Amino acid sequence: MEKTYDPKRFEDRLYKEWEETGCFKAVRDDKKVPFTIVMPPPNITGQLHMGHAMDETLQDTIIRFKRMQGYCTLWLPGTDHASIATEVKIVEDMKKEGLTKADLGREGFLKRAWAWKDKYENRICSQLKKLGSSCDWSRLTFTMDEKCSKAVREVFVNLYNSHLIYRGSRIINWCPCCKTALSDAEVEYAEEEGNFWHIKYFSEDGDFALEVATTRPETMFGDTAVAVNPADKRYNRLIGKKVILPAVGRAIPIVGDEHADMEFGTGVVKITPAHDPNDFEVGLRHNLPVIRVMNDDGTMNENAGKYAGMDRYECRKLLVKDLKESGHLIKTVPHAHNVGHCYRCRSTVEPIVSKQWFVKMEELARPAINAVMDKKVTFVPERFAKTYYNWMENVKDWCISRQLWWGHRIPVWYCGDCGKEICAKNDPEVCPECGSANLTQDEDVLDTWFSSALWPFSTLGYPDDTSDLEYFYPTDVLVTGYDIIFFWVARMIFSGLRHMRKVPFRDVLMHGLVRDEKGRKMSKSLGNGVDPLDVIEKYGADSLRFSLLQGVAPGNDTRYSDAKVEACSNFMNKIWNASRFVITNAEGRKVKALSEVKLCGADKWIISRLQSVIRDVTLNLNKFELGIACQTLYDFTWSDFCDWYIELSKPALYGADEDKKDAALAVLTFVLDGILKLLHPFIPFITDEIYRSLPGASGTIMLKDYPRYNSRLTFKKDAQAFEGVMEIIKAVRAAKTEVGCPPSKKVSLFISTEAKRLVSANRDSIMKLAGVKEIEFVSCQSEAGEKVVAKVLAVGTLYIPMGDLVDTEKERERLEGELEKAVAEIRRADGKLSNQGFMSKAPKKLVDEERAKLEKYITMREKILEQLKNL
RNA sequence: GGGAGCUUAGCUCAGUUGGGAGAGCAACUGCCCUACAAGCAGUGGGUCACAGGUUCGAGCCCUGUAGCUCCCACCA
Repeated sequence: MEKTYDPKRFEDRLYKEWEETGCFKAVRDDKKVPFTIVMPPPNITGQLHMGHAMDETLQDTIIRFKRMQGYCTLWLPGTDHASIATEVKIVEDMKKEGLTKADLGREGFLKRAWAWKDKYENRICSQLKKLGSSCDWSRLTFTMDEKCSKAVREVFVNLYNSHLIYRGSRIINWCPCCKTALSDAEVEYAEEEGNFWHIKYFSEDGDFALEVATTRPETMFGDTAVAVNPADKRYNRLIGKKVILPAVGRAIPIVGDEHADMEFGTGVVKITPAHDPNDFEVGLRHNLPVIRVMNDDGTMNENAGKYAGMDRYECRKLLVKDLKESGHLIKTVPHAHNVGHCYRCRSTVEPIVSKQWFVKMEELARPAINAVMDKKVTFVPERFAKTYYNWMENVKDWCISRQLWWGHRIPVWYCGDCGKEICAKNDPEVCPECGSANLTQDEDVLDTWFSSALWPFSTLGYPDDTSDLEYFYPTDVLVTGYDIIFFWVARMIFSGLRHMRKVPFRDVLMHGLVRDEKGRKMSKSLGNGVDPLDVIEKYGADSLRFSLLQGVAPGNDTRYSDAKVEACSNFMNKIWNASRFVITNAEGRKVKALSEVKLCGADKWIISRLQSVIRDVTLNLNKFELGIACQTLYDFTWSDFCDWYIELSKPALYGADEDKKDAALAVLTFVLDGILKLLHPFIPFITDEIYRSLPGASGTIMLKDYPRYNSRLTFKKDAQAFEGVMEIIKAVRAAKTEVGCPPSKKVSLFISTEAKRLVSANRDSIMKLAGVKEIEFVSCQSEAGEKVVAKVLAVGTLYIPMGDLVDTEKERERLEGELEKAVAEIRRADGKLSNQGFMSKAPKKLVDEERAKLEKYITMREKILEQLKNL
């Protein structure tokens, strides 16, 4: 083994080997139980960020764990075409060359988009490999691959034929920058400072005027009524009369509608059915005309009269000025309100009436809600089920058409001759109605999430009845961030239920955002993003992975910090060096099996500890508590194995007794083997690299069995007894520090104890670890001589002669402190034991433990008192 | 308006069905002892936001309060 830990020397090499030898490949094996994860496909908009790194690391850890446990594991990778997001990026990119979509035309644009896809898909895959992701690359899927497109068509046509997809004019969210419709989920609201403009609408006959307050005066060209609440005594007598729309001169009716809130604004609201969702509803109720006043690019159309052609905000400015001059503007009141923004380009969206395709949600939502209620799908942590219900229960129809080019084109054709609308899985050549060949396909593409919703089964071969689909579906766990529950998780659930008749996955493991060290979201605009590749370059993939997993709790945000990665890197170094210690000591010797050697107390202690670690880690991994599993392994490896057991093994290793040497080596190797296997899912590279040098090991660690808890290897009594030895060692070390004696200075140790056999059996360990030159048994202090530090322990009392270093006054103070502690413990235990409630209701085990403690501290108190007398 | 989360050591955070408060980093002291100074040994440091309640027992369960964060809805 190399002397220093240098991940660069082996990470790429190992990955290549895993890949080339087919370690990641999933092949149906009916003798095994399948375990499937489909990777949330990263968008091909760019490269992976820290959030992806966390997402992939969680999945890789789970899949590696399951693979070692003997499941037939499939982790299916892929990338997402990310329709609007990618199109925005490509357009931006084109802009640099002075090109627009119109310049390239649809075909030219798509050609460019596919080239873009190749470039970024490659980049993403190589990043995933750098991270160590053990996904089956032979199944790499892109959401616009042939098979996904086939699934999309199948689903679209089936839903269309079931009347669950329809086309209609509705209010949708329009992004004037991307020039496309958006779904409700794609709009993000943010509070903005705006104004309330109070405008006078005079009555037709001029005998009254209504004061209307609006935040978007430019939409008034589309007003087709003003509404007041029918219960509003100020205005209800005016219902049915007409007012003249300022700046337009058109007469519009006053209608009575509950939508008008008497408490809000002036109580009079202008109704613009074409540009406001609520107004649209009001319009339907009162049969009002719908007048669009804006073009697709956010400029005003011909209905805006002299303002036609102006940008919406320019129009607003000028219109307000004009209204002021004409005396219609009463006042301008600052007003903060929520404004919707396009989630991709941040432009302010306009609610606009437009003819679009929709998925009818009601019928699809019900079974999806039930599936979660019936625990067919479980959210981890559970609280996210609430978020899911809340959305599902109030979900509106899903606008799925996008006026973009990059995506799945809507499989609907229109006959130029008879007007027939044809929805088909295969491109039709002639109109089935009139036989005309004059067909044109719908220009729009589908919402990118339409294909993502099918991901768990489109990747496995749907709509064909493939063997994969039968074996690997439903998948087992979906790992993703809580921010896409609506976009994706919910839609996969109802899609899986509808098209496969089965839920797409059993568990949904949610994770949070990876924030920067100050707790801010990582973002381009803030410039606080950290590139995972840079971190890997500096510290290695294992350190990054471990730092992302350490301390994560399902659903919680985490913070990334260099300091954390560095701490993890230290851990890697620790593992490296501990392994090097074991392996170098084993060189040239045949390492025996545990069953062939005689185990001492320390051996039994560490082996027992390993068993409990195996149990805890397995339990927590199964519960998706990866952070806890990590911590357990970290503590065991560093504290128990390195700080204690390796040190304890040294007297045997460096001694002359060959049997002891054999035993120590056997245990060191056994425990290290366990540690490496337990840690492999978290930190795959270093564990495999070391494993190959481990005596008796061959091949890659990733295909070995995950350690199993073995009750025959828990030596409860011996292990517990050995902790007494550790107590002694700690006490001697502490005693030295207390009096200012350097740790390396050897001292004599006198012990008054009942456990003479235990001490004798571990004499070498105590001498080595505590820095002791001789150990003698005594029955009282006088036998240990003058100027001693006394340590009263449960196993016995230690006397350590320290000569002039002993300050009697300090020693008294210290002992008095310890007395105080003992007394407090006695009081505590006694209090519990004399509590009727506790005695009758607490579990017996606990009561027994308290009794034992009471006894122990009483003994200690006596001994401390005796010691104080001796001073 | 509705919902969720958070509040634990100086900092960042764990704390897995209620049973003596933990880690990393930082601080202090002493150590290069043949795996590791990217290290070792030792030490200090917390009214677990606040107030009630349930319980023999609460960081954990319930109610309320405060502060912070997020999500959803959206009043023109």
